Amino acid sequence: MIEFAEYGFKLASTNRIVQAAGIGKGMLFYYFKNKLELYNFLVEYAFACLHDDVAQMEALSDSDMIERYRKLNKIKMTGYIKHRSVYEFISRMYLNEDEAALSEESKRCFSMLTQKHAEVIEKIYFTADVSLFRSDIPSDKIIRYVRWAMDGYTQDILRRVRGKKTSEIDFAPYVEEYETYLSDLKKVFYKN
Amino acid sequence: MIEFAEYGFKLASTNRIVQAAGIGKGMLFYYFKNKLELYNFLVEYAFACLHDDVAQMEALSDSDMIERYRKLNKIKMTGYIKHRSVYEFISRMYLNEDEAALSEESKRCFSMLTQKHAEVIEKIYFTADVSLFRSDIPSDKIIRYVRWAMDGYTQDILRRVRGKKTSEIDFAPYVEEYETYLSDLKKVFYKN
DNA sequence: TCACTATTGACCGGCATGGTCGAAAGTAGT
DNA sequence: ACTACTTTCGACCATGCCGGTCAATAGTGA
Repeated sequence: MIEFAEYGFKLASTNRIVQAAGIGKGMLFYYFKNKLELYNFLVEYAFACLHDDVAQMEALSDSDMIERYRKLNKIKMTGYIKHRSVYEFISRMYLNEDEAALSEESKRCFSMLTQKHAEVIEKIYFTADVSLFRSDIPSDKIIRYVRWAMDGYTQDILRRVRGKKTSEIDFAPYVEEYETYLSDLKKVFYKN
Repeated sequence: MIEFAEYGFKLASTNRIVQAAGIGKGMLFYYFKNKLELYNFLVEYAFACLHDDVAQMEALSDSDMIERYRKLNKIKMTGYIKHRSVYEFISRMYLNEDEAALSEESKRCFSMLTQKHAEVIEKIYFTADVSLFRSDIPSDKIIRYVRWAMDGYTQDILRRVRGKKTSEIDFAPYVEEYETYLSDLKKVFYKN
């Protein structure tokens, strides 16, 4: 997944894969008919990995948008840390959708995830309790400001932990910091 | 530059380059000794292209941070539209710094731009008139919120115009929309 | 000992690569 | 028209990596 995430299907090298995996070339083609079959296997495996995370996201039900966003981002971040390569592998799929001939099953997984993600995001907007928002700014813009702040913070964090090993990352301070941002956002965008 | 921006130095193909340029292969190696020399030429050319933009950025002097940010982003965006491939070419350099043996001159250009960009950003923070900010939120956090909003908006715009030809983009509505975001930010993060 | 599985890495044909070069076309002065 | 020179082309080359094969061997358990 690391190789495919970095190079995409076409430019990924099976030689590098077996080298990084520390196995002989033969093994790869003993267990997988060819490069594409390996890729399809990984796609399905990757989506299976995310199953639990997605289920958690779907279960979110707070009407307070910021509260819901906070939980969503928490799931995303811990998920990213837990299966970093899986996340990056799938992100890559969204960039070059058609560079590999995906199996039907893979396509199914892919479109299902896309749809679910859209649903989660949509639910956040549509079920947001806009009566909590200050009334002198359109609610859709407030939603956007919050999203930008959340995304920006997430990006900042990921930038800071890039290169570090998952095990040596201490998340406590980030979570704490995160809370202060959320309370700020409530302060400026909610009533009172 | 388009080819190098997309593939990086090593994976860029001189065959694709001459094909896209509509010239014979011989011409490329008639005017450039080899691939690397072409690359170094492009690096220096690219930085020369940005010279004016950078000068404009350095000239910004508003003490009102949002005002300054607005102008900075305006320069960035129009610059991106004017020399899209140049921007993407240079962005790529920051990703894979060492994949090509840059000439001394190229290295000099590269580090100078990096430094200047850092200076511009730093100046925004250090010379910001924090007395304009509301006092119940630390000023460094306000700066961050504004930055996230600005970056988020810029990203949204770029996502919307991706794929479009430069000539067929109408910027007026974006600029107008931009202004409303800025006034919102002032409303929520400035005093009163 | 045997039947079977797991594993290896040298090796294959094929393809794209960066780079070459002889030929031809273009240009300008006489 | 002839000449000297520059510009342009694309077929061609050696090389290296590609995905994939396979004969050989090591491991395993009855």
